[in-house]
Amino acid sequence: MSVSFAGLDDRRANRRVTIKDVADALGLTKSTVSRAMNGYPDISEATQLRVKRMAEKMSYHPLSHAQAIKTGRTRSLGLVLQLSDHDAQRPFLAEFLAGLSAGASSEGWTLTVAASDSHDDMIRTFQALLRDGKADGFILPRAMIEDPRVALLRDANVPFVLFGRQNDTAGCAWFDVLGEEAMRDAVMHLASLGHRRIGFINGGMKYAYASLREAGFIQGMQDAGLAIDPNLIGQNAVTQADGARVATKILTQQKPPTAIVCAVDFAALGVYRAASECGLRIGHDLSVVAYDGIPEGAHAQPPLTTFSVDNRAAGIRLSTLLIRRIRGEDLATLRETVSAQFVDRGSTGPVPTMN
Amino acid sequence: MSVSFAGLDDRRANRRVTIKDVADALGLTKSTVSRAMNGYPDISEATQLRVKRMAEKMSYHPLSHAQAIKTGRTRSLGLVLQLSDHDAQRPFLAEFLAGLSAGASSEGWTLTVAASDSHDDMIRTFQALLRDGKADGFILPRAMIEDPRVALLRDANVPFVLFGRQNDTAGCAWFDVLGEEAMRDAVMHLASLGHRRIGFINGGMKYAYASLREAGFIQGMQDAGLAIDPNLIGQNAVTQADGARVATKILTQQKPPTAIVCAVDFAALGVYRAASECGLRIGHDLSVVAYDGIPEGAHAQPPLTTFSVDNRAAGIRLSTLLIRRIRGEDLATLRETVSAQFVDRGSTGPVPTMN
DNA sequence: CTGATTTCCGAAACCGGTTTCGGCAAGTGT
DNA sequence: ACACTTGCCGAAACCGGTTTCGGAAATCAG
Repeated sequence: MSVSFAGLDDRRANRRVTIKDVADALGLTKSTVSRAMNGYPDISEATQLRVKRMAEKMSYHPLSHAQAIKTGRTRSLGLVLQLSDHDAQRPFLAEFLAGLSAGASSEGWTLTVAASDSHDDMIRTFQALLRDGKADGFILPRAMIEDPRVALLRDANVPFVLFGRQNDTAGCAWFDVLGEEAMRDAVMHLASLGHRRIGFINGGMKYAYASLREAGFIQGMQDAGLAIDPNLIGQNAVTQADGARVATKILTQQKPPTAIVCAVDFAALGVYRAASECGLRIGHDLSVVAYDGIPEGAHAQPPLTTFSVDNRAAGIRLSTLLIRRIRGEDLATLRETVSAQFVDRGSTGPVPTMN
Repeated sequence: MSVSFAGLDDRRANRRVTIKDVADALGLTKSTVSRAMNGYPDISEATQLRVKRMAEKMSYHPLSHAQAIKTGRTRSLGLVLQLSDHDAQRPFLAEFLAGLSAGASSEGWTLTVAASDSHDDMIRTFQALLRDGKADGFILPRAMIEDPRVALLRDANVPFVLFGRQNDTAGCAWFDVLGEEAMRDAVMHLASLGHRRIGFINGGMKYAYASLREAGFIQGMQDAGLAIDPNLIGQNAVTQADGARVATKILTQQKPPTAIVCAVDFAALGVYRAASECGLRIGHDLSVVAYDGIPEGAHAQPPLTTFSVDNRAAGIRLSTLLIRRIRGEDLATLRETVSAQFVDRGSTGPVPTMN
């Protein structure tokens, strides 16, 4: 074993810099440094500044798990993906994660992701994450009408934020895009083109968004002074195949619609297929407006007119809201909604003339 | 303030059970419990069993961040997504994450995910994650020929595992699907159908997979005794648009091919479009074999013949390998490859007869 | 039966932070 | 000039684990 002189610095030089190092460099104690770093009021401004400068200079970064042992918080956001969910969410995943990560890391937080393949597995996953203190709060994508995640976390008194809105708002913070507004605007747009028989193909009815978008569609029909034909309304279409099936049913009615509003882009692509099989040209014989803004829509023939959602921005907002929620901010200030962006492409046109 | 009798248990009953609780319940010290839980050799088997039983009974789970303070390890795997990457990776993301999560959680580990939007941002992200001890090792999807992530982590002496293989194998563990084998088999399959002029559309050349698949294509052509025409080879096609562009170029040659092998499914969908514009029917006038197994391929007209990759399984293997790597297992045992699965659908057919 | 090893476990230090408590010095009121 | 605050910081306990060290009891060799 090598004998070092006075043991001044025999440990390897590149070991991590701790709070003790900062304290020593300033002739303070680590308690003072800790309080200065965390902005406690019983530290003079001068000292606080000195400490923060030195911390910066020495590039001191407290270990979140060392803090967690006392504070119980890891500075980590939890996200549990549900794969049983329809594929329609997958194209958004990368953007969404990018947003969450960006929002989190801008505040020095990280993202802990887990996947579950069944309802029970999902519950277990949440519980394991909580038990191990792996997340200080959760982002819940795709709010459901009856959401077991909300029940679980509310009971456990764990902060969370919804992507989507819920009826039972107690304890819920959220971010959402106003799908109902988009659906209403879609109808108004079609009505302004002369359409009077307008169909509606909704998404998964267990999700909160479906009720909202349906309400928006109905509202739009009323505002436009149009009658709603129940035969022109379909549900639970979240894939292209779903959309094609439902659309075929609607288009083969006695009095088919001249336009269809879809709650989900993928369903609209199914409408394209169904229309083609019925010999209808999209944008001429049949107008379509949808919602989501998937890339495939832009490349479809004709390009799909839709209401686009910025999932990256949503991720950023959600992580920011959750962090504020964890920090104890008031719920009322943690509820945000934005409008979807109308992207007018080629799948709509004036109502076809009878012949 | 309420005065409690003897202070026996005045704290709320549902506080987390700690190692001390287990120790007390057994009349042991926490050091003994710790060593028993971690399988140290200086604990009698009888005691170890007693401890583990009691831990189970009391549902004691050590806090990973409390352990980390001493061990430096959080039981967490890191994944840094690169969004500058082409979209072709996105459809796989959900499956891949599910696999990673499954593999990790089966060993009691978790997944920390971050996203980066530029090369510099990526480097910073890795460094921040390391500095904060947020990950004990990393999964590196899409191995690149010159991979800055490998350089970084190798220098920092941080465990990692590649999805893909690298030329510079020093310090690299990996899991990969044998793309070169698939490309060779694709050629052989087409040759057995009588095709002699076979084109090849490769993917992103900065990725390791592209060289391998190209080598596989060449090998296949040689094995089949076919000549390679450089005019029938294209590169860097990872999206449908790329594929269409490259395919158009190839199909408008003097002597166009009767079949095309694509390194990437998305490119193949572009070939569909280009072929349709050239008046060629896929599966009749032009055969196509691709690679990846994206869902869109199954729904294309005709359904795309391809080599399918199980990204969920890949995720499971990768997380398992990384955990073993972190535990110090020998590199030589941490290199796995599997074959892609041939899915023979409708995009191939016998070579068209001249007319 | 004795001395030397092992075997097994407890005591205590430690990891890197946070937080409680208390005390010194300066400021305030009279 | 004196008691009383107030502002600011150090000392030490604490969080929930891991690890070093040492010692008692059990085992072994002779």
